[in-house]
Amino acid sequence: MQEEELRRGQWLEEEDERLAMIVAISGERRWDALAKDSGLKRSGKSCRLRWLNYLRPNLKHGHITADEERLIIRLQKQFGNKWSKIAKQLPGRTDNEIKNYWRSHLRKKAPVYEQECFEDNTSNSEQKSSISNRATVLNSSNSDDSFSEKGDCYSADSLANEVTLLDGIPSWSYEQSRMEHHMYFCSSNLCSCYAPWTSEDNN
DNA sequence: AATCAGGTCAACCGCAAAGAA
DNA sequence: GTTCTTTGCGGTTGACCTGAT
Repeated sequence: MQEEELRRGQWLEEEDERLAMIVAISGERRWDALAKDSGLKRSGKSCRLRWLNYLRPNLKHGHITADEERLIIRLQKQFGNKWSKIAKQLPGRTDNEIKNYWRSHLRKKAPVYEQECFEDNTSNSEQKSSISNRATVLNSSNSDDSFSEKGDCYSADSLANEVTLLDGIPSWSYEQSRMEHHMYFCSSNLCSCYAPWTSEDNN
């Protein structure tokens, strides 16, 4: 049988529509067969990628929030370049998107943040113990247990690191509704505020 | 206005693992 | 147990965009 020339490069709108339709009918499997059946001059692999990274329902596109950013940094530190694993913790985001975001935004930022963290840690051990307490609360309040492996409680170090990382993210919104500016940890040029500690947190 | 450099992101490639025959 | 096919993953590429000169 004559090998048909496969299209490459950017997808056209009508190709997207056709692919979405055929996936709705056939389901997300047998991509080679699906690609042939669809009449698209695309490889199964290409169809699969397009579907997973762009057409799949409930995908978020663009603007990665500060919440997501800090989660990516933390998970990358925890798992390394296991993008699919990291992506599972960020609903609506694809491994490809996270990988790209890491390479273009965070890879450069992370060492700077870590350095700041190191400097901050060495001068703020009291804050660290307070953060350690908070780490436990953050973990227990996270209803999605896929978020952390069993028994994964963030160390004071990693949490202190995390808080410091956030200092570099102006639009940080993590639990913003619950947070207030905390005077104890706000210095003139490097604000390290996080949620004020309350008796409620200890329950 | 032209061009160059650096950044971004969608798509491709190659490999390995998983599953089917 | 072996071979073939399919799927999933991470790294890389290349087109496009934007800002600086």
